[in-house]
This record gives sequence, C-alpha cells and structure tokens, in this order.
Amino acid sequence: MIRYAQVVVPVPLKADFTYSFDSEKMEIVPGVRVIVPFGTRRKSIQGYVISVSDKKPEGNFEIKAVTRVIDKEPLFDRSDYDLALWMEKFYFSSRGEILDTMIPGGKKDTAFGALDADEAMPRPDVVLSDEQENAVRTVMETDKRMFYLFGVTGSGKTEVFLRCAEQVINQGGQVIYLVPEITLTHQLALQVTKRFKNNVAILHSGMTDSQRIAQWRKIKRSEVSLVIGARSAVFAPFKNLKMIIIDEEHENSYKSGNAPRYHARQVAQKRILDCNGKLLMGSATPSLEAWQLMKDPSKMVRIDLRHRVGGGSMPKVEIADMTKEEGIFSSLLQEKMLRTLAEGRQVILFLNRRGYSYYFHCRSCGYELKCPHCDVAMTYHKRRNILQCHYCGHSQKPVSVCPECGSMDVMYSGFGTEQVEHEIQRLFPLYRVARLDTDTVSKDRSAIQKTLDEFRAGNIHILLGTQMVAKGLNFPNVKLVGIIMADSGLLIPDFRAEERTFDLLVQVSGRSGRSDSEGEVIVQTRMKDNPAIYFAARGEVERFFDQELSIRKETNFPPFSRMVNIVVHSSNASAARAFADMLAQRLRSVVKKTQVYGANECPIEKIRENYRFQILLRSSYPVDMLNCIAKVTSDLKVPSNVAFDIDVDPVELM
DNA sequence: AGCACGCCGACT
DNA sequence: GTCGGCGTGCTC
Repeated sequence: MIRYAQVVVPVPLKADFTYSFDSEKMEIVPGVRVIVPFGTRRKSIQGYVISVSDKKPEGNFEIKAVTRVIDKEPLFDRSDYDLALWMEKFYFSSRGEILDTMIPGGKKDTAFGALDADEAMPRPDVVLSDEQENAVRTVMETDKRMFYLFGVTGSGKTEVFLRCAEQVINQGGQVIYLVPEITLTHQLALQVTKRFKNNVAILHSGMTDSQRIAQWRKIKRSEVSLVIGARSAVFAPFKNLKMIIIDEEHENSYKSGNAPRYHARQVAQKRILDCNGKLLMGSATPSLEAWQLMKDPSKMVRIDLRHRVGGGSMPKVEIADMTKEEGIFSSLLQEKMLRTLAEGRQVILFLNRRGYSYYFHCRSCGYELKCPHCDVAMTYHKRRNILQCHYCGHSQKPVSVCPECGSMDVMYSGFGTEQVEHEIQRLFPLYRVARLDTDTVSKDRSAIQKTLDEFRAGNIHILLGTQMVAKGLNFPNVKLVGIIMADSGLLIPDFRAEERTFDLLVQVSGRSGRSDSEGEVIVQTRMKDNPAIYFAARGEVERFFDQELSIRKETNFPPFSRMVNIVVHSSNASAARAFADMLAQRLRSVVKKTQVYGANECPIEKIRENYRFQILLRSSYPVDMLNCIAKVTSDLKVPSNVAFDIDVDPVELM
C-alpha cells in the first residue's frame, strides 16, 4: 500500500515535505531517518520523518518517493520532537536543522577533542573535604531546581559533580554531564569510566557518526545512566532524566555559533523543568546571568567552595605596566621567568592571538592590508611565509611594498604566539619552549596530548599558547603564569568584553601553583586600571561581578534585559542594507517595550564576500520582543540574494 | 541553504 | 556571434 511520510530536512525552511513509500517494501514510522530526493536535480538528502499518513496530501506538487530508510527503529520520539518544536519557536530555526543538530550523524561538530587511550591516570579514592561534603548534601537534600557551585579553580568541583551524579543514579535517575569541548579530556573520561563502568556514555567529537548513533541508542534504551559530552549532549534522550550538570557554566562554547543558535544552558533549563529534575552548574567565574540568579536563593541556590583541595593557595598576581615597557616581555616577566626556570620549575605563557604579526600597514599612504574576501586584517605567519585571514582561511604571499602606492616605507606590527615563540627562543636559549595553538596542533588531534605529556614529563620548560592553555590544565610543577597581553579582549566593541577578559584572566591564573603556595602570575597590560584587570589581579572575583552587575543594571544590558541580534547578509551590499533597513523599520513599527538599534554595519562588515548588517533589539519584556520578531519575519518576502540570521541572546556581536 | 533557469555585458 | 555574470524562484 502506498503511504505518505512527512519529512523535515536540514535546510532553513519551516515547511515539511511529503514523500510516498510502499508500506509493503519499506517500514517507515515517525522518528526514523530517510534518504529522499530534494530540490532540483533530485539531489539526495537526509531527512527526519515526523509523521506518516495514508491519504495523499492536497496541493499542486509532485510527490517524490522515499529513496531509502536508514533506521530500523525510531531515533527520536514525541518528547524529543516536542523539544525540537520548543527550540523552533525559541530560536527561530527550522525543525530540520534542529533535529539535525540534536541527533548525531547530522551536522558535524567542528571542535576537536584530545581523547587517546594511552596514558593511565590512577586516582586514589578521594575523601571529600567538609566543603565538598556539604555541597553534595545541599544539592541532594534541598528541594530546589537550580544549584550553583561557585568555587575557586582547583576546589574540587568535579568530585562534587560526580558524587551528585552517583546519588541521582542510585536513586534510579539519569544524568547528563556537560563540559566545554576543550575540557573533555582523556583524564576526565578515564575518571568517569572508572567510576561508572559501563553505565556511562561518552560523546566526543573524535567519534564517527555510527559510533555516536550507537551511543544515542544506548541512551534511548536506558542502557546507561550517565552521559558526558559537550554542548549537544544536552539532547541525550533519557526517559528518566533527573539531573543536568553544567561544568564551567560561563563558557561561551555552550552557545551554538550557527543555525540553531541554541544555548545548552537554556535547553537544560527547559528539559529540567519538564522532567522535574535538578540543574547543577558550577564555575570559578559564573556568567552574569547566573550571578544575578544566585542573588535570589529561591531561584538558584549558591554553594561556595572556598578552598583548593590540594591545599595550595591562590597564586600571587603582579601587574606589569606595558605603557612603561618596550617589546613583548616586561623586565618583570623576564626576571620571574629566569628565576622560575633556574629553580627547575615550569612556566605557562598565554596570548590569545596566533600568528607572527598582525597589521601590514603603509606609512606613506596609510593603507592597511585586509583579506580580499573579508573586512579583516591579514595575519603574517612566518614559518609558512604567508599572509592568512583567520576568518575565511584565504592566504597569499607576503608583500614588502605597499600594494596601493608602491612605497617601501611599510611595516608589520602587532604580535601573535608565533612571534612570542621566536622571542622566547632568543631570550631563553637554554630552555625548551612548545607552542600550543591551532597552527601547531590542527593537523592531528594527538599533537595536543603529546605536547602536554612532554610538558608534564618536564622535557618542555615553557608552554606557550592561546585559549588551549587557559582551561583545565593541572601541572603541579608550574609556578609561573605569564599573561602576555591581558587587554587584547578589551578592545572589541562588545558589552561582554570585560566579563570575558576577567573570566580568562582568572582561569589562566588558576594554572599556577596547583600543588603549593608559591604560584605566581604576571599580568602584562596597558590598561592596569580597567576593572576586569584590576579585580582579576587582586583575586576579587565577587567584587568584580557585583560591580559589573550594577553597570549592567544602570545601562540596561543583560541580564537586566534580553537581546536579539539579527544579521542580514548578502554578497550584494546595497541589497543587504536595503533589506536590513526595511526589516528594522517594520520591527520598530510593531514592538512596544523594545528598543531597536540599526540597521548598522556589523563590526566585521564583510566575511567571505558577504556584506553584513545588524539589527540589535533589546527589551526587558522579551515575550513582546520575541513575538514581534516572529510576527514580522513570518510574513516577509525576503529577496533571494539576501539572507538573515536571528541570534537570540547573542554572546558575541561581531 | 543550494541549485538551476534565464536574461544582459565583453570577449576567445 | 558565445561564455558567464548574478537576480529570481523553488525545493514534496
């Protein structure tokens, strides 16, 4: 018998599409994936069956046949689909794209993990500190929905998380444990596997699609009770979910950077509300959203962990004022490095920029070399001897005369990790340095682990890197951390710049002095009075967050308002501008208690040959704002050479 | 988002 | 005379 399947596909279209199939030959039920012809030239695409019916749909269109069924059993059920529907409304995305993100085997995760089964990491059975003990008890025995473990780096949050998970599982519940992608290390996986044996599913990006699907099915059949993974693990299809744990809650990687632009924390809140479970988050540097919620214990219970479990105390931080220094290294940092290295201790240096130098600039005509496809300066990479764009990857030969006026009075300025590495080799020729950034490790995943192993073994004395060295690393022999340029993140036009800079400084500083009380941090800056730097250097975490919170309140920025960033883009600049202006005007005419800014050029006006304009909306009445956006965008004729992207609660505005 | 169709410019 | 630009419309 010929039947009909309603299918959604991973394209930005809200409609579903009906395909026919012969029920004698194919077994198709809601929740399975199918391969269907889609679009012109009957290209094949993977789709998700949301319903099946016997009668032919009305309408004047050709009904094509399902090419092939992928699954014997459904991969998602009604409750998974309901979550997709919620996301469709909340994030203005299509069901096809959402299911493609929720269910493994669709969109590929871009991040990379470092999970290779070599190093063994035996752990003695730890005894909880009083603080930790109390934390576990509070979470388990308090009848509240949300809990926050606010604890300094090294205070043993992981152990508290694992104990809570254990208890929930012992009571028959199921637990999702989210970690930022870079923190999903081999060590954590080992700890967890050792503890939970085969009761745990680990979802990491190094796995193949079929491995991931296998894990998903195990979760669905309740063959495991604990899932650990990055952002998308929040979709783990547990039937008796009772707890979601979010480690390093402030991390931006919990927010998806593309099509459905969901935030794992928001999805977690939604799921936890539906299943009547508990949400347990933690960080040494909470997001301001969380910090505000903690002010009201009826909304979120704050639990403090004030002490490092190893007994080590927080490192001593000193500021090097770079307005009074020449070159990359201040005399203070150089001196500290020499002393530390002479003692046989190790150094971590942090700089959030890769490459050799940043701006190519002509002193005769003022020309600045930008990527031909993006509104972004090209970065010079010395080893490969190329200029590269960090947005689109375009590369070209370095130039030595101004391409504009032919002048030879030109210079490359601004430095990245590659140049710092050279400088270290020059200044400290007796010591070995290793650089850890996407340039040195992107080729193979095991390279990170290899470098870290060498560093742990003491064969490397100085570890230099970007974000990668900022989080989670725990090397007892590291005594000194140097932050080469603490202000780099403060120069971007974003109301979260200070919050992010502060988080980063605190996290990086936490790499120092893990085993004793001798840890030191040198913060190099040209903005020593900036609150983010000032408070981070003094270790005054609460004072920073309180001050930042009051600034946000005065200026009516999140968490005191909600924002939506609509980015209109097109390869045709005037088409993009015209549409963006029109959209902004329509929004303005319907919103009530919402401010509409723009349309203006995005801070990065062009990426990959696409001209970009943004409309920023801000409101203390988000329901009105979101409804208005839904209304305006639903009956809108979009020129086909422009597209727009709605980002609810954006974490970056570039 | 892709992709094909289709109608105007500058060129082997 | 063609090749190919990108504006327009569609995807069961």
